[in-house]
Amino acid sequence: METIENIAGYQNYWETTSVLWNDELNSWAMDQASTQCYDSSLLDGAASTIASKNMDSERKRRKKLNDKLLALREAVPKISKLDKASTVKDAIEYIQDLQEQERTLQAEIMELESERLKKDPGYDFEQELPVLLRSKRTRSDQIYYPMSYPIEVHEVSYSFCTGVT
Amino acid sequence: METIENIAGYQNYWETTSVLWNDELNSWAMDQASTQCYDSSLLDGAASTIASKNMDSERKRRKKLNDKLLALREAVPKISKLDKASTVKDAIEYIQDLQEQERTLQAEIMELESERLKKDPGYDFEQELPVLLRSKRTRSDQIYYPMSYPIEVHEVSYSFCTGVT
DNA sequence: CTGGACACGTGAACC
DNA sequence: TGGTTCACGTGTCCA
Repeated sequence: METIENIAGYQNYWETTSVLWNDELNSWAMDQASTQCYDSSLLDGAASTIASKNMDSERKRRKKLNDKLLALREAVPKISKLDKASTVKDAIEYIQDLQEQERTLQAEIMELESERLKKDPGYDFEQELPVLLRSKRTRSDQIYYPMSYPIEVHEVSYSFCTGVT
Repeated sequence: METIENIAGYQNYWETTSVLWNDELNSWAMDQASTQCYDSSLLDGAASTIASKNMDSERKRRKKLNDKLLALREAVPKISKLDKASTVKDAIEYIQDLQEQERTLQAEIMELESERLKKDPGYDFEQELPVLLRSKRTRSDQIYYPMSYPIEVHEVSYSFCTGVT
């Protein structure tokens, strides 16, 4: 009523068909809302450019977060509700579940390995073991950063991210 | 200019001191923004109630998603940036990393166990094994729901939400 | 019809 | 300084 009539006509909800609009066919907001109502018309050109810039940036940011949230949802099995907050909540529970299970599996591996070494002490295990036991020390979830200094970790994280992916 | 001057004066950014305002001391928005500018004053009482109701619900929803996102950030050990989208992105990478590591560990466990059984076939492994091998079949990430029926899970999620907060 | 969830534009703050 | 991120209020839609 007081602002411009931004009836974008967003057809369904947050996600139409739930996995199908990841990065393609995002033409609904760009066609309906921007080029018809805004985009340097019916506004004086001095402040319209910065407003349009801010608007476009905000639109991009919103879409990026929604895409990430959607990708998170498809990375997590067993989603309780198709909500944003529920998606994050289920992801948290799933992460904690995976962490606990990993601790369990590692304890079990250590148990099995120690038992095997105890039973057969002179065995040549370096030949047969598939290198997985040494590589699990360098995993990212075993480091547990102290989480108190948000500085100077950018370089480490960046090198790790590019090293893994 | 066209809306009411909602200068809430939010002191820093999305999160002040990053873990300290989980559910306590959220009095900044409730004191500054709501009770001074809105809350059934300087508006005609007919539409102000529904607007205030919608506003309050939206505020609650926003805070809930932010809390979940913050909890997700503290569940993920390595955060690249203190962004919302980056938080979700790092969570996705961490989840995929954990899933891959879990497959690796399970393969290794199967390898060790089959080797142990092959080497000592008549061993009483039911006594010594610490029950972990049977319980890993019933984990939640091994079930892989078909992800097609979003019904009849409302009660479960709701009772969990009220139990947590 | 009411409550909940969402996208939107906008001003402000940070870097 | 400009770009980026954020919270906010509002209108709309749907169960």
